[in-house]
Amino acid sequence: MTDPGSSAARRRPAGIPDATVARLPLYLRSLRVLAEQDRTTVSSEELARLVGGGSAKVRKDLSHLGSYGTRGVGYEVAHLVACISRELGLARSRPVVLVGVGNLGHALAGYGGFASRGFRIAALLDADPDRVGEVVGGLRVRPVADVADVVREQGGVIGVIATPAEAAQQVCDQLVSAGVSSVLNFAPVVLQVPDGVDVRKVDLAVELQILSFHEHRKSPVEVSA
Amino acid sequence: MTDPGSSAARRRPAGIPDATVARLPLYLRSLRVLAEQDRTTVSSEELARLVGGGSAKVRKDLSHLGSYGTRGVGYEVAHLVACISRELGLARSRPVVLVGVGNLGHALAGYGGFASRGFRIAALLDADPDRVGEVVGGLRVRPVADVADVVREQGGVIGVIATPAEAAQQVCDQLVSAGVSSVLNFAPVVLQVPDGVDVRKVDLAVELQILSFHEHRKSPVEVSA
DNA sequence: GAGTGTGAACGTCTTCACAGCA
DNA sequence: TGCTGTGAAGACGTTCACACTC
Repeated sequence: MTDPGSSAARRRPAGIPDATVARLPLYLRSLRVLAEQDRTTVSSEELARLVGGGSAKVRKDLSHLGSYGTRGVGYEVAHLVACISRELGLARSRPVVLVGVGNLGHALAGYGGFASRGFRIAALLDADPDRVGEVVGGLRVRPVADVADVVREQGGVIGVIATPAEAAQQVCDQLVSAGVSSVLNFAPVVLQVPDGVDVRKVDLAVELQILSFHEHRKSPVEVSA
Repeated sequence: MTDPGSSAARRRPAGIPDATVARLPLYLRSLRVLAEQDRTTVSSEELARLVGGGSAKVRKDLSHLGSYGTRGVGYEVAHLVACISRELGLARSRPVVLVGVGNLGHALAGYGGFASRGFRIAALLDADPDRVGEVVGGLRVRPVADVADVVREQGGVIGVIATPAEAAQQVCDQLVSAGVSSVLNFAPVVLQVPDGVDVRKVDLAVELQILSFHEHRKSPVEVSA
């Protein structure tokens, strides 16, 4: 993704594989649950069961963070939580701008899971002038152009696009030129972005279609005559 | 995922790789757009640009469906649409039961993208008796137990779980014992299911955390003193 | 000439197996 | 003895390069 040889950090071993990065949030989630239950240590075996996977995978994943386990015992829960949070850049809660307060946007704005998992909605934006001024979840909806202010005031902003497909690319362009370099896209289009900008996409219909494929395999339906 | 040696189909070459299956919906989306523009053929090159990827990957993916391209010309749009739709089990629109009509559930129930992409909400369910009877998006909310009826009446139902984390596993168990074998889970927990049941998960906070990791890498924030 | 279909090379991720430490 | 950390092997996915067809 990014070239591993970039300086930037010292203690950081170099590059954590993408596949591992994608699992760190899952570990974090399970570790938080364990911490609430006052558990102080976990074995790779148990963590594997909690997130669904093999214990070797867990150990290899965690080894990328440095050697934090104790042989014969396991990993210290509290330490791992801190360590993964830091690696994910969640030591301080991270600002998110949400664009598009339609159906899905409302749901996202009201989703409690963000705050508790390291994020803070810094602004609600919409491209439709009619929606600007509306109050959703305690925040006043602002025009998309305001993203520049938010980026200036707070650093490292993540943009979330929950607009209709038609508006998504234009909104994305505005976010990018305001300095946003990480985007989560819910609109069913492939966004075009310059190098250095990360885009992740979530498409509900695509997920269903993948499931449909497997379901179809199980019972190929009557081919009929 | 499933063993490739299972009989079931004849014309089907055997097993389509998971990575390819995950991209078929993207091709389908772009092809539909092309079809609306009355385009009759596409090259792998162009399709690759539309979905973001290499042309060789596109060709290899499509080759798993059989050899439907014409050398020197490209692929016939209409044919590919039909072919991919069939492969995804979307020849007829597929029934979906949505469990949990909270914040997110409402948004999903009102999401127009389902109908237009091969799915039909067959029932709205909720574990909370207070919510049962409520009308959302023209559908009356029913108790979770009703899933058994839906499965009996319609085949190949996909379950969507949009409940709070605490309720998700229990709801999932109910779906599975009613005969649902494909589940899309929005709750932030790892669901435990028997063999033969497919689960896909979408966790908004996890996606943000992955982005946060990369954002963090770009500007590791002041480590301060 | 233009563009597909595909073996072969390459890189990435996963799994295994075991050495090494508490 | 129990569990981590890690080389080595294996599975999977992507990219390359080119033969082949229209």
